[in-house]
Amino acid sequence: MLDWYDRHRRTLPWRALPGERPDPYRVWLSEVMLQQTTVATVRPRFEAWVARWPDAASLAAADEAEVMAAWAGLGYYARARNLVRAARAIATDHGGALPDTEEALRALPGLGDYTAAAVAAIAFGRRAVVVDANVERVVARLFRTAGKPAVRAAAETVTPDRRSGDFAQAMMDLGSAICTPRRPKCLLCPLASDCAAHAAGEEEAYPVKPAKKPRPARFGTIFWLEREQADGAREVLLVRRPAKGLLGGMRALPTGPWEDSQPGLSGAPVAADWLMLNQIVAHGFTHFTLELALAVARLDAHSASADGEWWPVDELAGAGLPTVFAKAATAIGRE
DNA sequence: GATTCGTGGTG
DNA sequence: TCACCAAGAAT
Repeated sequence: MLDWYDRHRRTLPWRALPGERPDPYRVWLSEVMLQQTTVATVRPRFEAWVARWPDAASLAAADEAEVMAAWAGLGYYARARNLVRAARAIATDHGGALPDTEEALRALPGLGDYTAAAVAAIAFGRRAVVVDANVERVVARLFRTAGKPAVRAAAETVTPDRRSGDFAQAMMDLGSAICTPRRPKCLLCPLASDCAAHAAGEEEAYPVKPAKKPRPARFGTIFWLEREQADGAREVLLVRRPAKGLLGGMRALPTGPWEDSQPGLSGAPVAADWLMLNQIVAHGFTHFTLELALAVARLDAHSASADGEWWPVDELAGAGLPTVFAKAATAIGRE
C-alpha cells in the first residue's frame, strides 16, 4: 500500500508533499471538515478557512458568530462550535500547540476515535489504527469480514508501525478511487490478489450495512418579514437558532414549529398581515424531510419591532444561513 | 447502543 | 429521480 501511495497519492491542500512536515492545524481542520463530507466540497472551503484563520491561535481568538457563518452550508454545525472550543483549549491547556498523542487529541471536543487517530498518525507520525468508512470498506472486503469490532481488529493487523499516517491516507485514496462502494475497479487494485471478497465475487456485499429506517416528513412555515429603510434599502428579519440541536447556533429565518402536518401561521414572529406564497421549499435532512411554506409580510419602519436582527436583503449571502434558509431566500427573491 | 446531528455528489 | 453515501461525534 505504501508503494502504491508513493505512486498514486492525491495532492490535496491539507496534505504535506513528500519530505515536508505536515501542519497539525491543517491536518486537524481538514479531518473535521471531512467528517461525513466529500473532498470536492471541502477543498474550496478549506482554502478559504485557512486564509482567514491560518492557525489555532487565530481560531481561538475568533468571534464565534463569524466562525458559525463561515461554516454555513457545510452541515453538522456542532463541528464548528467544537472547533472553536478545541482551539481555545489548545491555547489555554496546551501552550498553543496541538497535543501530539492520540489520547490527548481524543480529549478535545470534536475529536472522536477516528479523528484523534488520524491526526496522531498523519500530523505527528504516531502509530495509530485509523478506521474511517474507506478503511472499513477496504478491510471488510480484504478479509471478507463484517462488524466494526472485527474490521477494527483486522485493520490493526495490517497497519504498519512506520508511516501509519501514509498508510491511512493510502487506504482512503484507494477507497475513494478504486475500492468504491459500488462497482469497485478491482482491475486497478493493488490488493486484488489478496482480497477475499474479490475472490468470492462478492465485493459489493461488503461492508455489511444496517437497514435504514424511512425518513418521516415534517412541515413548517418560514416567515419572511421585511421592512424598508428611509433610503429604500430592504431589510429582512433574521434570528439566531438555539445553541444546541438542529442547525444549532446558526443565523436563520424565523420558522414556526415543524410538525406532521402544515402548521400554517402558528409561531409567527409578529402579528402581521401575512401572505402565504403559493410555493414550497423542500429540504432533506438526515433523519426527516421538511416541506416549508413561505409566509411574507412587511412592517413599516415606525411599527412595533420584532426580536431578531434586521439584515440587508442584498447582503443575505454574507449572513451565513444554512442551506434550507438560503433556498428559501432564493425562492422568495424570485417572486 | 440507538439517535441525532446537514449537505451535495452520484449511479 | 431518488436512494445511497461520505476522511464521524456526541449524547
